Amino acid sequence: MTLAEENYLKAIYHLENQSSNEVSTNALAEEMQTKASSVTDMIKKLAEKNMVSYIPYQGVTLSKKGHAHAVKVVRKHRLWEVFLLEKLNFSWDEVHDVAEQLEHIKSEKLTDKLDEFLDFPKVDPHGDPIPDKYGNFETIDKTSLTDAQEGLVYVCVGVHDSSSDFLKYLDANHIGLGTTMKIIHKEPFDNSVKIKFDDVELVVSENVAKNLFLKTV
Amino acid sequence: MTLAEENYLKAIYHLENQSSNEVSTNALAEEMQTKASSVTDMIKKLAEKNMVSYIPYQGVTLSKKGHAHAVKVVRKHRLWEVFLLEKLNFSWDEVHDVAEQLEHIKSEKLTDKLDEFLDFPKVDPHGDPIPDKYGNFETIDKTSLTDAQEGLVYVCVGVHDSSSDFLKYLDANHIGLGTTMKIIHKEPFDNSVKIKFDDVELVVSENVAKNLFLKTV
DNA sequence: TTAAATATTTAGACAAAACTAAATAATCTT
DNA sequence: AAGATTATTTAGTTTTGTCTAAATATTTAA
Ligand SMILES: [Mn+2]
Ligand SMILES: [Mn+2]
Ligand SMILES: [Mn+2]
Ligand SMILES: [Mn+2]
Repeated sequence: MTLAEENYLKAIYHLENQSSNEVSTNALAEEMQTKASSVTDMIKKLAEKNMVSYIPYQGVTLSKKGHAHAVKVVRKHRLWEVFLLEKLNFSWDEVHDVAEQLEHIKSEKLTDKLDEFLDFPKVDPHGDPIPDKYGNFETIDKTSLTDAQEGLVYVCVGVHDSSSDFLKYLDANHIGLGTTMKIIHKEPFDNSVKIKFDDVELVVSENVAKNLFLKTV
Repeated sequence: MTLAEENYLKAIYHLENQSSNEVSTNALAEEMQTKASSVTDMIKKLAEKNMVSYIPYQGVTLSKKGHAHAVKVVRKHRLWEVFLLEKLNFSWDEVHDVAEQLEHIKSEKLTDKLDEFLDFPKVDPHGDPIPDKYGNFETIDKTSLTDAQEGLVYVCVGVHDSSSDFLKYLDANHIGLGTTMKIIHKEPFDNSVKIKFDDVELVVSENVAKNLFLKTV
């Protein structure tokens, strides 16, 4: 599997998780920041290698083999993110880009030793689950802040968008994994949400609310 | 700089260190395990980018820029080797191949944080010096075992060949960095050398002797 | 249920990095 | 100094992954 192929597998994996339908050529082009024609080319190649099943005009789905490979890449990505944060003192908004490179290093021994060195972490710095060496992981149950209920108390367990911009916004507002917050008010007009934590109130936009994952406490 | 370009720079760097003349196309082809014509193509590209200076039929030399870049790649390679050995418990014959991949990860912050995490090591697992973030390193003065003098006592400070086969041979014979040995006899017939360490005598071939670096103690 | 809009695929090109085979330059031999 | 040998470069392909433009299929809407 080349770097390009692995990136496609990972993108298909993420899109399948988001909607459970077949992944369309255009959705994949959008995710990969490339052109639809390039996607068609690559899909054919992946189908040739039995990593995906593909019917022209009907989108693509990962095969068992492709799924397993995608999970391995995701595992590496998230382990490296933990390494960068815990061992090298990167902040959670800096880890993703470097992990994008490190996830393609080919050495099962390296991956498994790294896992052990990090004490077999279960989640990455953004709250996403880390598959073990067999590809198994616990699904973390979480609700988006947009779906949270007024008056209840939640703890932040993850983020949907792990872009540097969003994470820096959260840092600036002192929100992070583990932050406990009460839902004060959900404004129907613009879907903004007023939350309270550490004795301060904060109104966040719908866009922010959509990207924050919570768990009832 | 692409991965391929970086590998060429590194190869030129190593060859320059070995002979101080310009690097010939064939020597580079041999080092890179590729064809001379491919080398010519790449050399032109590197010259275009001002990483080397190149006169057709006269070989190639690194420019200041090319040299600096090569040193950065070497720094990363050796830091990762230390990481794999010290933190992930790889053995010294396993680190090189993985470091060949890791050396191309692009993040100055990663490199410098890794350096700090490892406590600014001065040498890698094979006794080679590790450049600091400014590209400076101490040259370790060392003699090959073939040039050692009968009757004197030396300590092993490095290996020339860091192939897995050679390192495993050394492991099997309990020779490693820091091993102190006395030169018992140099056999002129086949240039083999009898050494003594840990109260045992061992005869090593010329091929082995050439690849062991020593320092007088 | 046709027409328009949208999505997808095909065709043809290109850049990177490799290769083989052929041409040419440099060096060694006598 | 000419001829032979060796080293290097050039020319022409190949593979991978991308692109634009054109063709075709699908979906939406009148
Ligand atoms: Mn990430
Ligand atoms: Mn993450
Ligand atoms: Mn090495
Ligand atoms: Mn080394």
